[in-house]
Amino acid sequence: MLSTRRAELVDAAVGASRALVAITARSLARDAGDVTLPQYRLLVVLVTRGPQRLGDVADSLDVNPSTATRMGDRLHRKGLITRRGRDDDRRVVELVITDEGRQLVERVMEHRRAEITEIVDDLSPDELATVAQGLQLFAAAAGETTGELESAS
Amino acid sequence: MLSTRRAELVDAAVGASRALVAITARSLARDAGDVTLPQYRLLVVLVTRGPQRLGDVADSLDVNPSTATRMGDRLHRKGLITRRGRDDDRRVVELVITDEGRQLVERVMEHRRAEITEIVDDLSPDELATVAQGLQLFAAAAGETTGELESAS
DNA sequence: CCCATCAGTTGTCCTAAGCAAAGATTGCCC
DNA sequence: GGGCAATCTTTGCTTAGGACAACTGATGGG
Repeated sequence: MLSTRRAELVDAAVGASRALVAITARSLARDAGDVTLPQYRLLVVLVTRGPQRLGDVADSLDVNPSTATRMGDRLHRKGLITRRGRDDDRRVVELVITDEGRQLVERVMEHRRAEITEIVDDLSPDELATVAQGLQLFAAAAGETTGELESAS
Repeated sequence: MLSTRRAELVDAAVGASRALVAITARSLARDAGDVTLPQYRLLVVLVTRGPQRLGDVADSLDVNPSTATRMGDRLHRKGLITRRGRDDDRRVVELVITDEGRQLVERVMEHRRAEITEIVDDLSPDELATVAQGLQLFAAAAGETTGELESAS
């Protein structure tokens, strides 16, 4: 009974999640050419939090610093970020998004927004409210239970 | 106004999706040792659809056959699947999950179910119904819309 | 019987990601 | 002020995922 409802919820959640990942992947493929999903996530961190030291980026993405270094290399090669040292502590390297990088993120977000809009356009106002409330409730509950992790993508 | 609501919905959807991915990753790390997420997805395909020819598995996962071949190699090394030829067409290779593989998937699913249960335990029955409906509505709407897009293009 | 086609595998390339060790810099303590 | 530990980043090494192309074997239609 209740377990049946829970199983349905799990299925629905997995389905919703899969749909979103697919949307993001499509937006990325269409707007970002050769930028991969992890690289895009790095760019989103820089857009939402401003210039960041490499270690903080690694923490945000929950990856090893070495991984962040090399992802930075590739994004730098593509002209989407720059690196700069800091005078008050010359150990640190800050990653800064370029105009080109920012525009890329904006294109992808705009496209994703459009796709989601298209999806929910077919819903009635009541249904739309239900979807929004349901997703918000779930995200909030998950955030509290698991203890507030980081953002980006 | 309405765009604000849509933006909130996008954020909520992204948050919910992130929470789910994190849950799956945790369940995998706890119960599946050295099995990666793509490998786990392959096992799930075999559990839900039974023995499959390699090409069909590749299609299900949306990867190149060569990728499926090598993922199969690794899962075989770990004793989680077996491969068998077929007499009526000796070109095809079928992947079959082993008891060990099946048990692994069951452990992960059980654990994921438990985590989601824990999350929604704090919700009232009304809220739980809202979450389930919202997720289902969204997943269904996404499925229809993307289906149309694919057939249209 | 031959040849086009199909199914999988193998070789090669790139990205992602982790760990460990090395380098460089800083801060602190004596 | 000199040495030393801690901090930040990079580099080397390994495994895995993923794509594409070339190749091998098997099938099946002319």
